[in-house]
Amino acid sequence: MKWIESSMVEKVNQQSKAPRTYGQFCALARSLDVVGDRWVLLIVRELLPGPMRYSDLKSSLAGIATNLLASRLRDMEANGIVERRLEESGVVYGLTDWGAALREPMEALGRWGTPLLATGRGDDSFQPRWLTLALPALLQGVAVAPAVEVGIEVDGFLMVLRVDEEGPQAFVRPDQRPRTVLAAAPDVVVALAAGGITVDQALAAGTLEGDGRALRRVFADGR
Amino acid sequence: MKWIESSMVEKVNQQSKAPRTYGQFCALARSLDVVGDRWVLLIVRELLPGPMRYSDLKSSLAGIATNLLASRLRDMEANGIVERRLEESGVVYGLTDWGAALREPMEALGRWGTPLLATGRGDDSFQPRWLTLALPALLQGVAVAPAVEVGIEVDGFLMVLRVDEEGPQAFVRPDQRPRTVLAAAPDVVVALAAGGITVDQALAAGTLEGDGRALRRVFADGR
DNA sequence: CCGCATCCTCATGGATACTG
DNA sequence: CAGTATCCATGAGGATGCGG
Repeated sequence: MKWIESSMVEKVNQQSKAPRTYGQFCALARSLDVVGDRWVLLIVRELLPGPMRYSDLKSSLAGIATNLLASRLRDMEANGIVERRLEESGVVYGLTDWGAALREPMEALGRWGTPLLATGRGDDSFQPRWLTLALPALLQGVAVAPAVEVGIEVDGFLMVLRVDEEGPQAFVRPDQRPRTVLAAAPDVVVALAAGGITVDQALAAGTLEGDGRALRRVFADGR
Repeated sequence: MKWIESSMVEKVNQQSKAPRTYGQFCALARSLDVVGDRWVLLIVRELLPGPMRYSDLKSSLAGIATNLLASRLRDMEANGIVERRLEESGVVYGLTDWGAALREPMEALGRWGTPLLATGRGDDSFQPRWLTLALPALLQGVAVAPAVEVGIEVDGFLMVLRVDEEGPQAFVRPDQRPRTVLAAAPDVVVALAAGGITVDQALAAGTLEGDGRALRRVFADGR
């Protein structure tokens, strides 16, 4: 019988290399086996507003090594939380339904960690699209009728925050520019949503286009 | 939510060694800077039912290296999520209020990962006290009046599941043994709470002491 | 025993260079 | 653009030691 080649052995060993697992019969532990690795939840956060390409992921996630991003995307695909799709524009990565369902625990964890933002931005990196996760998370439980739509513009990036009787939602690429748009710095928007400052203080610190009544309905009346 | 809690912010900032941080102005990323390291959330899970000693933590968390546990507890104390207390019985580690507030994101993540339990226990480790996190998480939204208390006994460990109009809660060390106690294997209890099996199927698979009506009010009527 | 600290090994993460 | 390949630094896991 012929001895197998060393290259095959390496491959086999790579494949059979058991991934590091907690080995616990616990939903939390098994979740962490899937999403507990470094960068994984941040990749999910990037993809929540919609599919992205590899290079866009890499530039949004300042500091991630390219091999690590590739490795994570492979693992996440194998675990069923992202899908690699080949579209006309090229390769895009999008969340599966199960992956998108991570929004709830991620919102909860973001709410928990909001006090950590009190130290300010410093020279941390920031992407406006992250606010599409943060704003609905911070406004959980807020409901208004009839529905209100306000634009939030940060660093020239426009998103729409909509609150109806169901609760808050945030979108990118709105069909049309809302009548009321608040343009402000990231920390101002976050402090407003977290209830740390009032609408009037936010208006003084930022710029507003349209009237502030819609803002008050979302950030003041609703709570 | 409270916006600025300067004491906790100072604690977080006074970490001695420069920790590996994502460097992002995002509540989720900053949360992961604090609780994203391996074992951290599992240590929190252990401490949620109540303070524990070092050696009990170590034996509950099969596979954690002793130096790692010590290091994590130091970091978690510096980050303001655990407190090291010296009691008559010795050194105990307990959660701060902020640390205990991790229950919500952890419940959400556990709910997300519950499908991962479908493969069964295998030879994974298991601690009955983990169910005090899982059961209320899986029964979220369930409310009954008047209140029901049922005992859940797994591996000889008895806990009490109480559901009232506020929602579900689970305790250890009950004042008195509930009139109805379900003794069953971990997977049976989980499947019951997750809605994968009915009360009658669970009763067939496990043993019941008392009548099943209380169980049905929690696991059937409530949903 | 309990509560760690030290030492060692190897897997994982991070930075950079390179390629189809 | 979408990744590999490579090398080095760091972190995790396991055994052992050690003072209280």
